[in-house]
Amino acid sequence: MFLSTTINGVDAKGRVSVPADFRAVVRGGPFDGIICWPSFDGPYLEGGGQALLERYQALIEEMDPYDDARVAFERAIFGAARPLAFDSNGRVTLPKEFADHAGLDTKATFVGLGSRFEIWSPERFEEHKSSAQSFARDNKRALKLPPRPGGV
Amino acid sequence: MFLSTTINGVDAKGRVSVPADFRAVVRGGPFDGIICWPSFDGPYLEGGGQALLERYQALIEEMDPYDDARVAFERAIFGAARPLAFDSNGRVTLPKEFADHAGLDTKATFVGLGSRFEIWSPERFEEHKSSAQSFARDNKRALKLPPRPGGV
DNA sequence: TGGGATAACATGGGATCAGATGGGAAACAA
DNA sequence: TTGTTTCCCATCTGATCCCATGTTATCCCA
Repeated sequence: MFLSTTINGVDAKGRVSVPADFRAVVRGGPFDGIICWPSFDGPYLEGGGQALLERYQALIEEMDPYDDARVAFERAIFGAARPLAFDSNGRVTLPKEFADHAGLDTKATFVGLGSRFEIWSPERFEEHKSSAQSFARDNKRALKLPPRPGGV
Repeated sequence: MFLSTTINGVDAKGRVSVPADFRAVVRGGPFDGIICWPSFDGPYLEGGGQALLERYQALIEEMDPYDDARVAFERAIFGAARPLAFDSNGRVTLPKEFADHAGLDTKATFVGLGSRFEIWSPERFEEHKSSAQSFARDNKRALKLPPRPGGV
């Protein structure tokens, strides 16, 4: 599971270290790296392992072949996604379009979201974080844990 | 089940012993440690075993992928959560942001809550405890036993 | 029931290792 | 050739591991 938030540096070559915990999640998969695309929902990147893309593919294939939404999702996700391979130190090189879309300059914030993650510019993420927290606080009742006898 | 309240010391490296009873709860699980995150609801940490996070993940994955509430919860919980592994003596190292959020300096109060637990600064917990007790007294009728098939 | 022995737990410090980062050389494309 | 990309090595910092020690709770036996 992708967890926690990490800020890593982006060097002059556009390289950024993927947090070691994130690398551990995709380790052993078919592709030694991550798959990223610019979010169509905001100025950040989305990413995950190859398994994530395969799950999205399964979701999309349940839609009608010429459903407008299907075509839009296909273009926005599969059309925009690129595999980013790890170098021997666990870094990836961000394509310039990706860095531009997310406003990544010298620092990048990796945000783990369970089955996937996001990459933000640290400044932009700070702005969004507080609103996400207050939204979560106001809506916490929507997240009900079913009681399990015995706990844990 | 996480039970009872324990105060343990936090050393100069930010390490704190997890109460032995709490360690026994997560022993045998997939990850030898606990998973904690700063509560979005107050100046304390929430935590549990990996099983707890997986229950949250299952809940969240029932929501649509780009539902605003889903993304807010993902960022507030998974984005903030970190796995804290036990060292050979059953201690974990608190990340600095965590200690800051909860105001943990030299002592930490572990509060067992059944399926999860909280970590407080002892002073803040004392203040909170009295108000929590009066809140519980005022709302005691909200604690309902679910009907159990077959009676008892 | 009291006291001593023993084991479990909590704590402190030092050494070692992994991760993040910067720079340069080699391979490749224009 | 020139610029770009990929690969590899060096370094630094911080986290993790390991050993030593004190303290408390538990157990056993007198």
